[in-house]
Amino acid sequence: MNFNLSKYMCGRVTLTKESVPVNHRFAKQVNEAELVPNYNIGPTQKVGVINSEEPEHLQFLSWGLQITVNHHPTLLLNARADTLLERKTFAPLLEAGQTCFMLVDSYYEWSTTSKANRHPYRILLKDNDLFGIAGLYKRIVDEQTGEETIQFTSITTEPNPMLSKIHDRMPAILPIGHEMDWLKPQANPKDYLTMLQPLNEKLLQMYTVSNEVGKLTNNYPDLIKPYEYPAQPEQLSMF
DNA sequence: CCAGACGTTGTT
DNA sequence: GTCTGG
DNA sequence: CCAGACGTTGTT
DNA sequence: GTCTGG
Repeated sequence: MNFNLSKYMCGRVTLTKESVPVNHRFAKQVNEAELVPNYNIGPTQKVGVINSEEPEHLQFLSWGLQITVNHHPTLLLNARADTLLERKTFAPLLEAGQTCFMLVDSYYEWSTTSKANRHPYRILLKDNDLFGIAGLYKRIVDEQTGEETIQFTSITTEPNPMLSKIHDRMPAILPIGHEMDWLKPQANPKDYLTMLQPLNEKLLQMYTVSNEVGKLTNNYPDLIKPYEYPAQPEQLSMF
């Protein structure tokens, strides 16, 4: 079996808020973290994460868990929810309660259902609120310096009907309002998996955005604006 | 995830 | 086409 | 015991 | 680090 390691879903997110109301469930974490609105966060970049060790703090961690595959260092951005307990890399983390979630207010997805109309979409809650994407984290100690860092990967699951129109996976968005349950120790590792269901599409909205978002160095408010693409005729495979 | 590169040796 | 870097 | 692996998505 | 295969 050949694996292509360079392709992932759920590889871009945003955290555009500077603050939230004081009675918001994430008020403590967000309002103490001195947020800088970010419209284009990608792999290896710092993303706001809350983990089971310090659920009261929003930390900014580099996105990706590094492992070695075929002698090559490989960055894992995503872990599949359905095989978490079968994977040597992920099962020990789940069993040890090394759970976390990315705190974001949208993610980008490039539609793959049509070659002619391959555009980036922005997906967010209908009420534009913050949400959590489930993940697993790992402490890494540098042998030389003794320096300790935290790496993490986000979790993907089956798409709901709305998102299945553009992609065959979606991020494991934690149940709205119950995000902290993901950080609590579970009696059985399997109990974690029940929290990794596709989020109901009724809570979500999506729209196409400019392909300027593809370039990771672009980062400005216009990236999250709706952008209409002229309809392209599908390529016919015959004639 | 997309964008962008895609090569080696020796010398500074 | 396929890998690397961000 | 040691050696070697350890992973996901998209496209066809 | 930890598991699997030999």
